[in-house]
Amino acid sequence: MSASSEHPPFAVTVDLAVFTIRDGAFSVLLVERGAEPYAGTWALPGGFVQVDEDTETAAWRELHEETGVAQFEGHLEQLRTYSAPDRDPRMRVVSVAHVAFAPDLPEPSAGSDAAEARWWAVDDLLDVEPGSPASPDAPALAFDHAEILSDARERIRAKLEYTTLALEFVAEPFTLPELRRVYAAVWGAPPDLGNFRRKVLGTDGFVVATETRGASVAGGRPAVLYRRGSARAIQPPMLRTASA
Amino acid sequence: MSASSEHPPFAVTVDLAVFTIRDGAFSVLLVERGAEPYAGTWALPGGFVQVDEDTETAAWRELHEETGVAQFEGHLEQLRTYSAPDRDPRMRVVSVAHVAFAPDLPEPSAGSDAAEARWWAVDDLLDVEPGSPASPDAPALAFDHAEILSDARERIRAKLEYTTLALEFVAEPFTLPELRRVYAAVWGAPPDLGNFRRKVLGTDGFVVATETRGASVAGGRPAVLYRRGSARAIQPPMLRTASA
DNA sequence: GTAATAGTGTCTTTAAGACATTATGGA
DNA sequence: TCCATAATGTCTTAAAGACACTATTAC
Repeated sequence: MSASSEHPPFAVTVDLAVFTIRDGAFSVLLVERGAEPYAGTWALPGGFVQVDEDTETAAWRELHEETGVAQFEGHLEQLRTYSAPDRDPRMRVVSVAHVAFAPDLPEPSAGSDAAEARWWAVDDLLDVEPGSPASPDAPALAFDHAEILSDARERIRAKLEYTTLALEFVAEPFTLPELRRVYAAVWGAPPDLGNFRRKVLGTDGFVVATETRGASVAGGRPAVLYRRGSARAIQPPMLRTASA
Repeated sequence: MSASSEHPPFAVTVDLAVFTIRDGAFSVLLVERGAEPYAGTWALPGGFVQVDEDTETAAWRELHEETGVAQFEGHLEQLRTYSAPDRDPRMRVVSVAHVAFAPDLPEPSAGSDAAEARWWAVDDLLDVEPGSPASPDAPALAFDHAEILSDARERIRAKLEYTTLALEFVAEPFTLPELRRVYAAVWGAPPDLGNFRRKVLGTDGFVVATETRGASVAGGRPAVLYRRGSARAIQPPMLRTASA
């Protein structure tokens, strides 16, 4: 980092791709913008970083302000930084995007600048494969948020392979079919039943069995309940199944 | 991204971890700082982002200014953003770190603010495993650059597994033993000879054989010369060998 | 009983690990 | 001939793919 020359002032923001599984659908939280630019269009929640916080702290704060989620209930990590000079018509803004997950977030309430906030199925916003922008009837997102959302989805799809991150999408206690539905929702197709169980139960510390079983679903056999294990990595990884 | 409240001004910088293989050692380019803070200590090259460029453009520009490397000769990608409020005592700075590789960079010349610039073996700066800061006689790096360098090394170690990025460290044409030494230098131990050849030659588009052979090394058998293939991914990945 | 969901078992195939062996050049 | 490096071959083992099958509940 050299110390000479001009250093023009930037605004630094955080943008958040907050994911959950709602009714079996991989879903993301969007806010409808109430102010220009992009008033009336949907965007990722976010806001300005304050002088005394790092971006992760700012992301947690914004997440709490917009959804009421407290810090300890989920997982949040940096995605990457978006810095195209014209990405915000108002001023020179660099945005540090973050990804967050939680098993069952409360219905969001619209924040100060958001006209509305709600969950969207990611499949209604993006094409199944990255690259192609979106389905014909998908709403266009504000700023470069479609790109951020696509990058965020790819990050999560990849991380389900080699980490136990899927656990962040289920509330304890949970069943293996529930956990498998997380993979199905994120990947677009469920992993093979038997192979999935073999992999999860064969990875030390992925899940911990309890003595109890859940309630019967639709007259089926009740499933054993599990809690999250302490393992973070899956090695070798659980390979992604091709989406339907 | 909400539009209310204050948006304090930030300086945005890029920091660069530029890697190459020098005499078989995985090496990184450092500059000795000529100005306060941290005058006289070694740091990653970098500088301020200008208003009309994104961070990747700024990183290429700084790389060129500090080393004379032109844009097309290597690979550069964003690593992550470092934003601790006290990371620079002068002002509020957010730094977007990048990683770059090249097969054979020219001897660097000291830039405007750098007293000196030279290549360092990464093993002389960091411990073999991340976490522990460094060897006892390793020079302390300026700012949070030890953390950035550690993250950058881990990114590269991981990417050698599932991408053909190792090709960026060799000049064409190259031999398979040369390519294998890249893996040895970055991972700390060479992959098994036979298994390495099986994997590289069995991955479509990793390398393309030529009709020619290189010169004999130390009286040994001359090796077949190859060129880079078009494949970007290695699937399934080439798994990392434990470092000696 | 049937339908629905949960769970187990097994055969095949892929690919990596761990070597031993052979090939080809120069001094 | 000997040494050094390059290249190939093979046996074993780990683990995923692709199923078929059994178990337990509600009705």
